[in-house]
Amino acid sequence: MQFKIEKKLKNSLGRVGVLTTPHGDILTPAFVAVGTKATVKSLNPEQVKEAGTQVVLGNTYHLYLQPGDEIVRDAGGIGKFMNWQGPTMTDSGGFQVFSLGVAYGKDISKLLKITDPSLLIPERFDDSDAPRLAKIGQDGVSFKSHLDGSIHYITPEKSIQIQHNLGADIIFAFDECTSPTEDLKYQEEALERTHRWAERSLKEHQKLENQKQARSQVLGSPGPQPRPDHSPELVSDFPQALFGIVQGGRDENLRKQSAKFISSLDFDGFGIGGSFAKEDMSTAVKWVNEILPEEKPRHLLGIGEPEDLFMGIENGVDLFDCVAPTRLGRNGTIYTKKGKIIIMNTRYRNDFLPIEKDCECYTCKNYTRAYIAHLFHGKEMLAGTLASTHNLYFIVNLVKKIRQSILDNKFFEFKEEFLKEYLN
RNA sequence: GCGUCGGUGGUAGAGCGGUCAAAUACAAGGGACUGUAAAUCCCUCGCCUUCGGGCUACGAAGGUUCGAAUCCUUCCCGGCGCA
Repeated sequence: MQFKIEKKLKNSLGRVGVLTTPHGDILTPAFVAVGTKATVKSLNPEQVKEAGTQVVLGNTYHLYLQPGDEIVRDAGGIGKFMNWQGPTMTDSGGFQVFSLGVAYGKDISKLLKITDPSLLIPERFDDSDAPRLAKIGQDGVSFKSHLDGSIHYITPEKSIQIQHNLGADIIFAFDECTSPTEDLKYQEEALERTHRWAERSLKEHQKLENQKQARSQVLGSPGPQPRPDHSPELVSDFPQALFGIVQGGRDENLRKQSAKFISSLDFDGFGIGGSFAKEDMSTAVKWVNEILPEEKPRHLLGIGEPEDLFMGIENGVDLFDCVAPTRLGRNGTIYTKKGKIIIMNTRYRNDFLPIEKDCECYTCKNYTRAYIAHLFHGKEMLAGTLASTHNLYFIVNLVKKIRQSILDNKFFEFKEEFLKEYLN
């Protein structure tokens, strides 16, 4: 993997670049489509590509449970398995430490709506007996499968091994995504853990990369090779890049400490993870990116509302991923330049205009709001597909436009113009 | 015509003397969703309200009762059976 910065945004951390992977280039900043279980929900790869997507992100925990990382390996890696020909990434399962852990069964999301920390404290009350599917252990996390209840212990080494089997171009260190409701003391402990896990992830990755190299010297050039032991199947032997993950919650010291520590390790790039109140996000990203080495790519994990994309890019983020376009799409919320709309609302039932008249996505070129509203009311499968198609196109292309605006020296004008209309 | 069963909120359908403005589901209206436990979840859903409550309601009209969607009488409407 190679990263080249083409242009920098004046008086800020922002930049435009090209990230070269074994499966193609990613023009950054870029929005990564989330395809947790080796599928971008409700879309086929052609639709994902037509939306302008350059790279897809799968999930270690989910693919390990189903269908199993060895199946994906034998299929030739996640890209081949799901018929996505471009670059791929996998998340490490660190997010599931959060979503299946403290957040399980609760109304806690990755982002917090309130800024007042005193309001957070009740959440920390004795919840040790609260049901959760992820529990942090000595040197890893035990997960109780949400599919069949079976117990699985994931260590940093295990996560990396799984990700090597999944074979994405870019993989992530195993981390602990903490809850935004955790107090400082807990954030410190968790950060210490994430740092130890980062070292172990890196070590395991280097070991496996070395083995891979040795293997490809025997077999010839890198790429899918026949497996001597599973004869007709293929193994992905492309070199993989490992990104370390910066955590630290909303605390400045912890964030900076984490950025320093993680950047001291030999990662190929970085993820910025964890939780913040929305208002704190830009400062947290800035603290971190001022410290991370400029020449390596940075991925802001799980972030993706339009206003966040501008913020992230301005503060030096190169990659974003977010479930929002597809989840909102499936649930009937659709992005427009004037803000999000809920397509099931009464007023769209007889609205025979496209979602956006000047949108070039497949949905807008071919269908009306009334039709999409009808599909949602009728619980038709196509509803989620058409809405996700538009949403993914909207977000992916917003990032593309932001990239272009930097190249054209018009970033700040574009940002102001867009957000003024979008946020009303 | 006789017999019989039934008529409950937008719909289906519980309730069968008080705790019933009436279960539940659907429909309807609104909302949420940021490294996917999610084609999911939450709220509202007779009328009025100073959110304490007030008013009108279970085909219609009478009646019994402290009290009726629930019991009785008649009428209207529908299903089924027999003529």
